[in-house]
Amino acid sequence: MIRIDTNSSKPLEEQIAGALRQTLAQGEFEPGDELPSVRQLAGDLGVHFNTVARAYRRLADEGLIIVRRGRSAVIRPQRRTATRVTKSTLQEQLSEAVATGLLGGLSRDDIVQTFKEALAGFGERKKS
Amino acid sequence: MIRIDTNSSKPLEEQIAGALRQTLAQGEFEPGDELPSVRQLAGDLGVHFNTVARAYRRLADEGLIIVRRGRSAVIRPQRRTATRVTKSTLQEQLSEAVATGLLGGLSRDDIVQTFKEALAGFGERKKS
Amino acid sequence: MIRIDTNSSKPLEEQIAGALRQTLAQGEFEPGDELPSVRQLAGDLGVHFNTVARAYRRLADEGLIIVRRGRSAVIRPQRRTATRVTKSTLQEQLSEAVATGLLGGLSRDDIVQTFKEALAGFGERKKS
Amino acid sequence: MIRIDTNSSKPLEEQIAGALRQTLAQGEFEPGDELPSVRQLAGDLGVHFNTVARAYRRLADEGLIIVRRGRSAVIRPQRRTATRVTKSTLQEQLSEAVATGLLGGLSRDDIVQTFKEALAGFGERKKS
DNA sequence: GTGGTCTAGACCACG
DNA sequence: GTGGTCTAGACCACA
Repeated sequence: MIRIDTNSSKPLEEQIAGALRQTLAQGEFEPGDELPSVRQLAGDLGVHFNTVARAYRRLADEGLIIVRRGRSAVIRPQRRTATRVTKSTLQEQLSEAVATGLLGGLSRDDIVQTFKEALAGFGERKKS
Repeated sequence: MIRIDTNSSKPLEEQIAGALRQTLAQGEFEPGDELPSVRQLAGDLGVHFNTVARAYRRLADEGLIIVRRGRSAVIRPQRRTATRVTKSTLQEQLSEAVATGLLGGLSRDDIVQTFKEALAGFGERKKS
Repeated sequence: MIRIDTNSSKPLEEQIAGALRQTLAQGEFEPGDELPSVRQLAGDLGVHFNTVARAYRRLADEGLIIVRRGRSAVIRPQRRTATRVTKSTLQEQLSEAVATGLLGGLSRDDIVQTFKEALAGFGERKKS
Repeated sequence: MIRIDTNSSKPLEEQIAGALRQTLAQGEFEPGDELPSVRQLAGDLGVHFNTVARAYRRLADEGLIIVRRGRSAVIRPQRRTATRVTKSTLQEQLSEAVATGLLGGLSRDDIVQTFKEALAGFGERKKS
């Protein structure tokens, strides 16, 4: 389902949360669907269950999923409208990305191009 | 020569290495040129010299410069900068950012708009 | 008789125990009266009987009711409800809430207003 | 400085974060002041440093403090204005508090009285 | 010295 | 079975 890179300097917890976030954004899950259990996913990825649990908790704090003791984590039904927070988070992430590109020697056009590809990766898919 | 932001959550070491990498990529130095000494640069930036030393070390590990005890660091002969890594990092960061925006309820246009702002935030620097 | 909210993050067990505690505090039962059986109440609420059983167990631990195998749970003779604990818990929760508001930049009036709304949200139930 | 109760069912991490939040709300620290180090506070409280670290991280996520590797955690300078999130958090906390009180058998007047006391606990103190 | 991350595993709460 | 919390300690990154 998702892949992680234990050699990356990026914390596993963030990698997992990020990957799940992307999966959710692509609409692969319907609201109400259950995510794999913490221990299940941890086993699949070969990491400690605590690491996955923290990733889940983070997504729950962001309002993307609902986790409750004794039950599987489920995708949250409604879409939030707290766009103010989202917007500032977005700004920060995009700025960081642009900085990465420029510092790495990419041209502005390269970056724009990559951005377009990324956006296209999340096709306007309808709720089939 | 370069600027750093002590309020950023990005490690100083990385900021310095990144800025130097960019400077090198812009061809401001010829192979064989000497970089400022660790203590010199540390003094200019107002940071601990260990931090600068580690940034130099990192660049040396990447094969961009050569550092030897008792000598100034010098630019290495040539070497295509590792843009491949940069590119994939960029892709990943942008994908995550787009996912953040979509999950937060922003429209694609909102995201494009925010991206443009982010890009504009890095001014159209000329290769002087 | 009592209502529970399966969407709340508050454990079902606690919701049930709390509701029963409140019912008892309102004097709806005389000492010696029988409570509904665990399975009966579980069926009415649509939850697992283990959950109800644990709520009863908790009340029994608090000395409010008496449960014995093969008999219905009965109300215990008397006992001032432990309002002292409730009061200090309340104080703590309200202090935390006020701190949240102030740190978030809200005015004291905003907080008072929000408090009033919260209180109003629990309707003016009469002790029928 | 702060007290915790290891017998409480409330997670230590939350107790610590909550206590610090209150301390901050009371203006005992000036922006820029340093908090005790993670290991220092952990030692004082008799808990594992990870527990304190998580509490600090939480406060940092909320924008109340700034934590950076290699440096002490410091109080964040500016006051955020993201009142939308704050407001909804406040609502939830106050509702929960009111529920606690009512379920515990307190009268509405008792609750209002306790709220007033809590609010008064955060005197309108000026930046002396 | 600071904080950050991860593993490991105990123990608990919930259904 | 689920997730939650805590301890313990290794190891890393940064200043």
